[in-house]
Amino acid sequence: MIKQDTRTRRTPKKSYHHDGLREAVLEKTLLFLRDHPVQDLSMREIARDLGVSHMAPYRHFASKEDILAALIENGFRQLTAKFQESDQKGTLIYPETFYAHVKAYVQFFLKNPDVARLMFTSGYFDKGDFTGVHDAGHDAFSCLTRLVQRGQKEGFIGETQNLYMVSFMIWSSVHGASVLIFEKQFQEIDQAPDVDVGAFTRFLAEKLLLGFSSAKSQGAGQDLATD
Amino acid sequence: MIKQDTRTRRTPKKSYHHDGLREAVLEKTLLFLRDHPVQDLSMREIARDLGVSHMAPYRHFASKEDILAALIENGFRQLTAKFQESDQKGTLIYPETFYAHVKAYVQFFLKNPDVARLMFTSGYFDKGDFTGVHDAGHDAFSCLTRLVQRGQKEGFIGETQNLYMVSFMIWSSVHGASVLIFEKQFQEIDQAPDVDVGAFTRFLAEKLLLGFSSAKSQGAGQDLATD
DNA sequence: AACTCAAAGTTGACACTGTCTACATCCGCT
DNA sequence: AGCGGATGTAGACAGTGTCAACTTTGAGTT
Repeated sequence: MIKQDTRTRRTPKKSYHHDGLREAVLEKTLLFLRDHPVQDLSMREIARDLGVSHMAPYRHFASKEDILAALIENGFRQLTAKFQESDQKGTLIYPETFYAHVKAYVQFFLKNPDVARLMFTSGYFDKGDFTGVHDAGHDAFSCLTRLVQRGQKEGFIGETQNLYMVSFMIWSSVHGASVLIFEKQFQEIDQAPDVDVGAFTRFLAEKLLLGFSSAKSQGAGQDLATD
Repeated sequence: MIKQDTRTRRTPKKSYHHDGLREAVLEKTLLFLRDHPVQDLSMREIARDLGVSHMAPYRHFASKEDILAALIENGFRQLTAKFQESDQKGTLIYPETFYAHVKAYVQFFLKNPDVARLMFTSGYFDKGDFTGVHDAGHDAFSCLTRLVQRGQKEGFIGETQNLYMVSFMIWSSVHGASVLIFEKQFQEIDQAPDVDVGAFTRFLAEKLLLGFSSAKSQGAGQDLATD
């Protein structure tokens, strides 16, 4: 964490160069998103807050969207790191490593709600530009499929079940829970007895694994979602 | 597009009053959102398309956000209706009624991706204004808890499990899946053999029910998400 | 049939936005 | 020393959401 604040120097010379503007912009943007919706984000306001002309940020980002894309890519990389972290805790085996992954995901959302909202809310990035975002997301998902494969080998997940379906369902469930929790929709039930985020997360992970432990139903039923 | 024909003067009162502007605005907005991200939405452009002055829509909506709120509320009401529909198909019993609900949810997302994205993506509506949106969302969730209660009575869901945790986990999973599917993240695995949206939806519903069928683990473990 | 008056639509203004273009300044390199 | 690319600035432009004051409309009441 290199925390070199150039603006609190002994001589606060209004220097032409900001020297670290790129990170400063990202930081300020994130700060702004803490208590404002993304659609209220203003490049000019960020620049103003940083004591810099309204066009200065454009030396580091092609557009406003590009800034958000950078934040999102960072987010996915952090998430991947968190996954790998819970893998390398060393002695963790199934089912604990599974729980650890789920916990990591939910915690990431709770600790970085603003980035998380961006990551899965965007809709900006369908166009195929922003390949960095796409790749980072793909990497994170790969952690999950590896986790499932390990679970299959260790006998906690039925081997006959489609690897991608299982992975995707886990991703879906944990993701959905995270989204609803940090979108404040969890409050609806939060006041019920014996219910809180921690307990629910554990409940979620256990039930998921339980559902996969038996390979009785194969999920090859008739089309359920087609018209 | 200009209909100045005197013979059609009866109904198409192309004059000062639009007479139905509110619905027209909602419709055009929805149409726009079909192929544009919400942040590109322009009130003035909508008004222009409708051949009306740029302030005319403001006679029917307090603000731009208000229009989106109206669409979202509509969405939740439609979703609730779809739930009730799959309940009143008559002879449906567990587990079919459960599958029907899951199917209804996913289908709703697939058929109304733009509204759905708005519904769960907004972040606008935390402030407590837009109570209409909040209430409509609550109603939809209630359908789910009733479904779970029925499942408990019919022996498909362990009765010792917390009603709200089960409901919330179902909501989370199905919601997460829907989000990821229509955010195009499903394509990642869509090309795997024997995997498509329909098959996956069924798989999801079956595994969920399977996880809940046994009440062995109670989900009262130690806090998994707190620091 | 004339009058009223709120609802519905219009026009013009204002402050603000993102981004284009041309220009100014800085700093590391030869 | 001075060149050149990287970085920051200033001004302009089209476009936005929304406020305020105006005009038109048409259904009811007299």
